[in-house]
Amino acid sequence: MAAAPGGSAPPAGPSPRLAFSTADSGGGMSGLNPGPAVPMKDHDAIKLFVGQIPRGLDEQDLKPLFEEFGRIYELTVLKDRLTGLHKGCAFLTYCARDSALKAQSALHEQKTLPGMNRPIQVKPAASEGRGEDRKLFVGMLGKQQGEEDVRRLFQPFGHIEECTVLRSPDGTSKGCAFVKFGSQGEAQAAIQGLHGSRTMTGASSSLVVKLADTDRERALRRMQQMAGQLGAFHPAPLPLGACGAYTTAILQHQAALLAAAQGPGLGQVAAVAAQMQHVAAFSLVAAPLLPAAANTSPGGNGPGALPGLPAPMGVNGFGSLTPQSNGQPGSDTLYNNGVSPYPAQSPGVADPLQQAYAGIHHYAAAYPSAYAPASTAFSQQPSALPQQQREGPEGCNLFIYHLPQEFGDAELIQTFLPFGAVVSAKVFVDRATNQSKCFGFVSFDNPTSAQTAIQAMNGFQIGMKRLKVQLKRPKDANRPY
DNA sequence: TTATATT
Repeated sequence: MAAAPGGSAPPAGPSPRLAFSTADSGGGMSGLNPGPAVPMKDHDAIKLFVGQIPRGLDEQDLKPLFEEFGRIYELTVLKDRLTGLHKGCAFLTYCARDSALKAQSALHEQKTLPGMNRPIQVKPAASEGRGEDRKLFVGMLGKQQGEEDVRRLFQPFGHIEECTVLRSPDGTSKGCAFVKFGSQGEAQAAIQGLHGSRTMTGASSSLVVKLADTDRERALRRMQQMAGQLGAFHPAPLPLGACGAYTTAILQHQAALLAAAQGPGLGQVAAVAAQMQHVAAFSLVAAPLLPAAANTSPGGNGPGALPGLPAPMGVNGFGSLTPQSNGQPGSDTLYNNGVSPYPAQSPGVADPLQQAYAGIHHYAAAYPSAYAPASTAFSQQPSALPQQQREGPEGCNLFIYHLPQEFGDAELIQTFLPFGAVVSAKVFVDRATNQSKCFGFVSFDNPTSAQTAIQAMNGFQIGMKRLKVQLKRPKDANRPY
């Protein structure tokens, strides 16, 4: 419940910055008792990330819980930029650093808010930069500048925890230093404010302010992360190809199903579409070997049917998932089958991959019903459906297990698109490793599509595994003990 | 093996 409108003012003292509070920057008390309109925060305050918040709770609801630990400087529930949908988490900054520490130790994983099945998270936000992301390397200092000079320079940007000028054994400055701030934000501010901003006396070029990590360390770490994400010890092309193959197999399977379920005409159309899909997927790996792959499309579109490539979707360029991509009339942000007719222009496209794209689009434009077998041709389209990743109505949400490791959201969407309008599709990813957990959720806008998808895809074999596709377990039925 | 999200 939000606070009753027009009723009680917040407790005495300045209002914290709540995202929902009405704009009242002046304090609004006509000069009497002019406490600070905006509370002050410690220079080394910690921004906290708060997770596992029930989506029904806004800032006003949350405030009492957190005020126990000190005055709140700012509290913001995260919302989807487009839809305003509550994302189930928030940022919280106390005026005092100590309040944050107390709140973290008292609340983090210590209690579960109503309706949640995991305990609340209260911990420094990712932006607070654990470790070295708040430590700066400073170069191009003057040789005569000591720690005090450097501190004076950086002090305006925040709380300096460490400041060390690098020196030769004889004590002379090497013209560089390390400066560690209390937070990553402060460090970033210093970079913004100081890097290149001036040339110190005796230095040969302008001041250098950057994160202390060397580029090499940074690159190394990034590569390790990427290797982890790919779940492989070999370079990228192989997983990409494998992923395309999976999608292709599934689409062919779907084509067969459609062929069986529908009249011969449409079935054939779907089968051909899957065939072309295969071409497109394969082209990503072996494009140069495939001359004029797309010329099987009806109407024989010559080169030039396609403007520049649409942004490739997933691994195989099937459809356009970009909301309102070309300002097409009637385009919407629901994931439908996404086959929009691209206007012809820009002649001279000869690349096989592009032709494959062109073929699919062209073909799909000619036979839209073949690509929208289950839903979009029939269900009315809400005019401005926001792109959200949330549950659909009861009976519309699927749990999918045994996904291939390579499957991402895009592949999941594509796999389930033929069965209806996909409201959301999410592959679960391990936070630490960014690896897929091989399960995910797909939500349709109607139960029939969901049932169709279960019928078609449950038990579908991929490699050694079979997909499990079933309705998502209702929220209340999953309490362990 | 059933929604863990980072302005």
